[in-house]
Amino acid sequence: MATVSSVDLAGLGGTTSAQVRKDLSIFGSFGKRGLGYSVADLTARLRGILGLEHIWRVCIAGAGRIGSALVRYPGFAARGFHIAAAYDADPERIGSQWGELRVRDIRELGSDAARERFDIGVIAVPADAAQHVADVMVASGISAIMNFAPVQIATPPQVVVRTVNMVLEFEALSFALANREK
Amino acid sequence: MATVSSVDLAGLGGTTSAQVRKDLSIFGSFGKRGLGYSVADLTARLRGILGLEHIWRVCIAGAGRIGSALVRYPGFAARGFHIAAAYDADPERIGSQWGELRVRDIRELGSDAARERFDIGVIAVPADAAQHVADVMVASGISAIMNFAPVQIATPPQVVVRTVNMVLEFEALSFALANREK
DNA sequence: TTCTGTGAATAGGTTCACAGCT
DNA sequence: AGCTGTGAACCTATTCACAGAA
Repeated sequence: MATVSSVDLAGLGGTTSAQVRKDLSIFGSFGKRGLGYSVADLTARLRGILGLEHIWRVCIAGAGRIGSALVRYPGFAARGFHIAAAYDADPERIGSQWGELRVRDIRELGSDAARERFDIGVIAVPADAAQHVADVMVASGISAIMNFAPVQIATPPQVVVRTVNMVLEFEALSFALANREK
Repeated sequence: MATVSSVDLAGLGGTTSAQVRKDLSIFGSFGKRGLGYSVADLTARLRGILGLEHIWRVCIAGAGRIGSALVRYPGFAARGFHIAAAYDADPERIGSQWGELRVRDIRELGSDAARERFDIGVIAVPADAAQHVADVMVASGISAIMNFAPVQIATPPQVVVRTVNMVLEFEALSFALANREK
């Protein structure tokens, strides 16, 4: 039976073995002392904890580069994230084919969401439109938002928002470069 | 004179006023009591601290969707990140024009880096090639790496690495959705 | 009076280290 | 012997709260 120890996992994840054990112990005792964790068992349990046996319906607002990258990234669909719809405000883009998806008018997002029950909304629109899109998503019942716009988004507390800001990531590198000792 | 208070900044950044003041106080006393922070002064000082008055030379390994998104994102160049070169291993892509950039053969990255003094290397190649690309970057003197490949990268301690893993971000949303109380 | 800057108190997270199961 | 699970120790980050400058 294939097993991994917390030391192995720490190496893969770039952390420490104590950290791995503590983190896993929050959810239960998955390992065997003297042996480690069964890969198959641990994988299954983590999928359960992370909610990955469920297929989540994702809608993307903004049919630009970011949305495009997500749609074409294979690991994405493989992990249970199904991109159900894409929207844009630009008439040039609306109606264009995106793989199997047809880009829809962003004004349809609200009514579609109520009907198609999207679980996750992706905001990939310019910063000045981000809050409005978020409001529409929240109003139509979406309770998890992935935000790629470089602004802070206000939502009711029951809505989960994660913001990814590429420029901020690079600025962190810039900071490290500027402040490293030579 | 335009000023902002720590309360204003906390609202913009999604944090608390005490947090803002503590963070800023690490680098000095930029504000005026009873008034707040001068926007112009604070901006200038933060640019200095973050190293943003310097223009950083960025090279991208992997001329796919991610690199493309970075090249075309306007806020990127505006913040002092100049994309100096892009590389790929695919003969189909090598030589193709990417705005003003011509995609180069990734085997030239090592020798180019020594000559063109790249500050930041972006890894946007498949997971199985990421470590090799990182090794080449490190060997040629690049000391800051932005990693978009879904793997942990090993580097010497003086090299700064930031990893952005889109799938992981979505899995965090999945976790939140799966574990929210109904 | 407003709002910063900062010690003190508190909370949160990580590491240590070891008992105990396999 | 090997490796987990976990209390205790430790360390770091956030929040509180207030003196003092504008």
